[in-house]
Amino acid sequence: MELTDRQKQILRAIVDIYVSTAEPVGSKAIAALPDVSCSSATIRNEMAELTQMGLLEQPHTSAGRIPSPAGYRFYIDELMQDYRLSMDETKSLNEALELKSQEFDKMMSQVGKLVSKMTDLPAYTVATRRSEAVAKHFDLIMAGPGSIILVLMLSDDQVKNKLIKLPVSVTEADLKLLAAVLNASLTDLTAEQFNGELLEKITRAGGAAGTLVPLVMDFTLECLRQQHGDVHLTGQMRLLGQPEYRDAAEKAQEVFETLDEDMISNLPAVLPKDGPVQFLVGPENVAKELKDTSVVMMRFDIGEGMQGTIGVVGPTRMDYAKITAKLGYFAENLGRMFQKTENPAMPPALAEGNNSTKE
Amino acid sequence: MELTDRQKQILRAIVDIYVSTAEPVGSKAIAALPDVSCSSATIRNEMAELTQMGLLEQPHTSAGRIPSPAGYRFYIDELMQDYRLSMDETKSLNEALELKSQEFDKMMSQVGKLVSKMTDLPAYTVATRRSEAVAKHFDLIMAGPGSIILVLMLSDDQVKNKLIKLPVSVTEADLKLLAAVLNASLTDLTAEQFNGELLEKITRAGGAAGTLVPLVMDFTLECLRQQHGDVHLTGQMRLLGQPEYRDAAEKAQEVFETLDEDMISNLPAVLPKDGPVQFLVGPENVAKELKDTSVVMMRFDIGEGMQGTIGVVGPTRMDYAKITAKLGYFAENLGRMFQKTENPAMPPALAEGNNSTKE
DNA sequence: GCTTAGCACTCTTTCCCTCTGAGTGCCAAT
DNA sequence: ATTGGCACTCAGAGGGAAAGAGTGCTAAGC
Repeated sequence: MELTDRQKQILRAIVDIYVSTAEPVGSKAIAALPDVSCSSATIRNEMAELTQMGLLEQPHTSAGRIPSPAGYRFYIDELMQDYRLSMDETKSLNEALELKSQEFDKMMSQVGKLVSKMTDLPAYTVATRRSEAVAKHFDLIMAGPGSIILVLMLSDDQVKNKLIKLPVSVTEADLKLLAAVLNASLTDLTAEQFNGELLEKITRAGGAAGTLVPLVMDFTLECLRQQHGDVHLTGQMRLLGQPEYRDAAEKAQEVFETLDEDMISNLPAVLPKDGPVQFLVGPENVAKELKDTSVVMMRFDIGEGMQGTIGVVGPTRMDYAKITAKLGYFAENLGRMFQKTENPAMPPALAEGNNSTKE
Repeated sequence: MELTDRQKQILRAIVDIYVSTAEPVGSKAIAALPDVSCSSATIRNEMAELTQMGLLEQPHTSAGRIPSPAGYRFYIDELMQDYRLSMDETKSLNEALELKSQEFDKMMSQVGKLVSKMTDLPAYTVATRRSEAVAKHFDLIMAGPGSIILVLMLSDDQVKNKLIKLPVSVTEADLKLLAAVLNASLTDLTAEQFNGELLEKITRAGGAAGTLVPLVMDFTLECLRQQHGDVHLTGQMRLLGQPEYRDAAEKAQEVFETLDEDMISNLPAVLPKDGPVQFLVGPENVAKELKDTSVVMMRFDIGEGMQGTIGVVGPTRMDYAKITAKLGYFAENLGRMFQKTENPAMPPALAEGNNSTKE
């Protein structure tokens, strides 16, 4: 696909204008731009050619042009200019980043809410495991008569817990013994290394609390096998703020019937290329219900073999540049927060400019 | 408010029909019902009177009648008949109740999703603390150089954890000592009993890991003070399936801008009466944005000083009887699952009829 | 006295028609 | 290659008119 400079300029202008107005762009509007020095007739000719090439579309004969999916893709890959966040935007992003929660899962969910709010679009977050996990520590805590809480720490710093209720009663000492056995024999093993033999061995060594072993091992295995953390999807309703969905509630509903949490965790599989920022433009999505929907996603690092993804869902007509800039800002600062901080609730990178003190 | 039997019958019929059709109900439609034996003219007279009494409304002169909020309230309080779940419904509820997750928080969120799916309306769940919580057990686990995971078990069987990163390095032994000190001095204390003196005492006793103490105490305090668990709100988009929101995306959006998670946890404060099932009908809600929105909520027991609430959000024109029946079924079985079960993933009440084996 | 049939009236909804205006595509001129 | 000009197209807005549903009232009936 080879475009002249002028064609590129026109395509870029059309995308930019259409993204902000949601109305087809006519040749006159382009010709009127300050840095365009040819007449609307010329623009019309160029537009006709761009349409020929499949980069533009015409909703109907007497309307202006809108970018086709291929047009967006070209724009993203080659024309998009870095969007500079304004001071105001940076400021509100900074304020938003003052995460309150301290538990990992809640933090991820909070991040999703923030991103959604800041972009005014639906957003999601997921944590994904980069490398194989192993158990790092087991703990068994007496919670009541016949109730035990199993706490499991994984190598990726996640902590999982499960309440186990038993018909037989066990003593604190029993639990302590079993915990020791578990810590000695089940830590640092990958899911593949679990087997029946191991189960038997531990049950034998586990003493009075041996009945617990199968439950513990099942749970551990389940945790180890979990590739993706929970998907936190929020702000679905914000999609309705977009003109293309304003009067098409049905379509909006369909989008999220299709794009459920399962689908979201499988999105990475259909990505066209690799890199920290990813764009899925309209029909590049697998499902036909998403043909008018785009997803921008960005990865960020969370320490210890984990990786976070923030995604924003919107109409294909989306301000890719702005969204990317905002996501980038989040990703950068979150990465910093998760990795180098003593107290994750206060990103050092932001500590200075951040004087908004609620509560 | 005194109604004749016939008036009650008519009001009930209007609510029932309107709930299922979402169209104003005319006198003819009522007269055509099998168990109504008077003419449409009589119905018209009665309807005029019910309108006079404020139980019915007329969207415009030449339309049928719809129930007013007062009409719904009367219906709920006096006319509503128990809805018997059909075999099919029971079956799909049973299948749905096969909860997969085993962690408390995830379970609650999953329950919300199920309820939303089963009612085809937005739903939420919250866990609320019934009595004051105390810490029951502390655990400090080494997660890496300078990284420590604090695991805190509360008297209500919740397990909270926090990743703490420290600039100074501590040894396993240091942590063990500190954990012992924490368990000896901070357990069984209510939030009120925390104070600076205590902090100092523990810090002194905490040895090398003493720097951790303020962080630990802050976190503990935060956990103890948390009255409500997370609100899990899902299925918002399903509101769009309702005719009253189908072409009023803006209204739907407003609903969930108003009814956010904060608002939801405060709902119990505005309830008109007490009991396990609660109805908030349209304008009984505090916010004017919710004047056409109703909430049905039901409480259920979760062991150990905790109480769960499931809520369903819908238009004022809502099948209160059916929703109540479904929520009741959930509440009953969840209560059973949470309390009497060995393995919360399998409610014994359902174990028999439940042969749908996925995975 | 309650009930009912009949009828005029009201008001929304739907359909169709026209008109307007934006924008195109092409042609001839520069 | 670019531009001004012009005929053409088509979606969307506006405006009745007609249809249809349902009411309220009145007068007759049981």
